[in-house]
Amino acid sequence: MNSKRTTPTLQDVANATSVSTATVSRYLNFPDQVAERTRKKVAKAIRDLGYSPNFGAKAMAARRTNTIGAIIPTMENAVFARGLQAFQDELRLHGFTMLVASTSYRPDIEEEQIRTLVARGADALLLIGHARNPEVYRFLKAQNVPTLVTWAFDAGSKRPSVGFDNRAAMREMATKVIGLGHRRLALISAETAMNDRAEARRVGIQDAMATAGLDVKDLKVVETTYGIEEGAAAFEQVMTSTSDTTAVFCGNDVLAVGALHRARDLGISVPRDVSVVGFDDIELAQVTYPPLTTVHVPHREMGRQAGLALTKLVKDGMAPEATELKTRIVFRGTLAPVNTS
Amino acid sequence: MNSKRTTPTLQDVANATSVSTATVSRYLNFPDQVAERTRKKVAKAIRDLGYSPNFGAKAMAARRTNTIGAIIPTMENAVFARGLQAFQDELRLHGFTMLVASTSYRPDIEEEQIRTLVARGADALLLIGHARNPEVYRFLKAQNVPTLVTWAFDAGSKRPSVGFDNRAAMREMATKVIGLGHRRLALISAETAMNDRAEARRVGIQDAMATAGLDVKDLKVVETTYGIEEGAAAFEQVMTSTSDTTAVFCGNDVLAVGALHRARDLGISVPRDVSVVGFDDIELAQVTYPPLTTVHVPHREMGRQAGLALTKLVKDGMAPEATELKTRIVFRGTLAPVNTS
DNA sequence: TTGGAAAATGCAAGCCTTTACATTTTGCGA
DNA sequence: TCGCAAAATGTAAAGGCTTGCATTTTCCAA
Repeated sequence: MNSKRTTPTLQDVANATSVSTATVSRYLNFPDQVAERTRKKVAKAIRDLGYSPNFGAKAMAARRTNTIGAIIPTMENAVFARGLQAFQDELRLHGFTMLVASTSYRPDIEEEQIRTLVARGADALLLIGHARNPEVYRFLKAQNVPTLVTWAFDAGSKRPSVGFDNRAAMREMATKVIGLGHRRLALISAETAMNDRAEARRVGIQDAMATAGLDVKDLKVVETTYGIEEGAAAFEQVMTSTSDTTAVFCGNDVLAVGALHRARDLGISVPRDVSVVGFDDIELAQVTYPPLTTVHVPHREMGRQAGLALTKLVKDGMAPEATELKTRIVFRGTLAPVNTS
Repeated sequence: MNSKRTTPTLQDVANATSVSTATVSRYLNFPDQVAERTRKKVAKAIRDLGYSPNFGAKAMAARRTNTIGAIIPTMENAVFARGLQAFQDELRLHGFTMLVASTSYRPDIEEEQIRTLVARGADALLLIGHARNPEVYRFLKAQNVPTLVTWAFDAGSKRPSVGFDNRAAMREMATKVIGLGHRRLALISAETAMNDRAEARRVGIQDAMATAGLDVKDLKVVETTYGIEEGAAAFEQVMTSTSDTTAVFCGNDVLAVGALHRARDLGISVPRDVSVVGFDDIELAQVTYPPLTTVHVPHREMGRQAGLALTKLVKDGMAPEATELKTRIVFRGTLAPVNTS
């Protein structure tokens, strides 16, 4: 009969049922507002026609997509993969879907991705860290897309965030390290350009140094991109350019693993000759030899809470309160008192 | 001035520019059809207003979302994270965005997620492995959503896929291992329920055993869920329940890392007392001690090619041809000839 | 100059749902 | 049986973009 085979619409269902589109729509969204008899008829028609609501039309009419975007540096970094997974699980629980984009730590790509996800109908956005071109925040505001910052917590910021205090966490670690007698310190840092977390971690160490009466300038800092091999190279650079370093902080566990590996190759014993500490506490940290002393960050919990906060925000328009998560130091085998022999 | 703060629309941009909405739309979608002068004006207005196209309206008018869904077991598994990242990067190059869902290796959740992503307007879907309820494939067909299977390659299947031959890869590894004199073999396998890859890898070992005249039944198999700790426990189980095992295959590198770790704790020397081999070749494999001998899988390349195939499919309706990627064995330190002493 | 093709722009009809508001039907106490 | 509130359903107006077709502008050869 109908020669042009086109996918059935609400209208088709309505016609087939001798009912209005409004009723079919209500059947779909608020079934209990529809009489039993009608419900049956509509259900049948939908089944017979193989009807499925058109997403675009639905999104347009409802002004909502039930989709939340997440923009992270890269999924290859286990900490983000972990957080994102937990985030996604939480969203699913509340009927939301996750749109993902990654930036490779590049601000320009991040900006592009923010615009892309907004254009793709994200009802809200998850972002990592606060540092960002103000224009981006203006855009987000103009678009009326609520945003949650995570992986960082800044009591001073007005933007809602779920995260932890990178600076304080590293300060605590540094205090321990210094307490063990270490005076000649080095840091293998992730790149700090547009990465407020890496920056904060460095400052945390310097806080502790200052408190201990050390000269902040004496912290030997090497910046490097993310990766095991990069960490290894940076470690070698630190050890060859300074002769008296006794403790090496690493901006994250992956760098630390690289450092540990290179130390072995170089015949440097950890922790006897030099102590090494990481940050994040990914699985990896438990299976290095010796196991890595590091700062434990509750990545999953962070992702979960971010998911919860964002769904609440979208559903009830409830602005989430800033949530600070606690980190803690996990002592394993790579940190020891300075070797005075 | 304008008291009702509402997000700007195409119309607003058109008004601000004294141009028609059609022109603005063309500026957005086919910039070279718009005169230079006009382009400048429109660009400015868009920036000033913070305009971003409304997704629902766009999807509805264009009958396309430019969104592609990916459904994987979990992002916490580095191999998927890696592949997904490459997939995403490729999609971005072609103007597509990625929708992600994960299944925790559960078929029921996978089915739910497939329906969710289709309902969310995914133009196409990326799926892992072939094994799947036939009804799902029927649904996908009815909804007219093209699908690409990856992480597995099966010449016999009609479904387009970009992947590698799990069975042949493991067979090759097993052949090497047996060639080194190993006769008492064990496998720590990922769970095989609904996981055709894990299954194929086991069969690959048994192929090699059969060829070498070994009894396929003699392969000691322990199935376990994913995780370092799980791999460790499985290894212990293998070593305590059999006394003569000289080579332990692991379904993936993470399990192998666990095994290696437990071996150390148990005072078992690898590879002197027992050889251990993995599968995947994730970063981790290079920094264990000894470094892990494993099957290298080109995860990134796979993700990239999958992205390419899928964008082509959606853009030009070109059904992708099945693509087989090559794996190769990476010899490092955990495989040695059987110890005959 | 001028005519005409090509380039640029405009017009307006969809695309498919949701939802405020209006209308009809139902159910039940009096 | 009537009247009325509640329940069910209908009407029709958005909602913002794309695109086929129509119109205007630009450009260039003659």
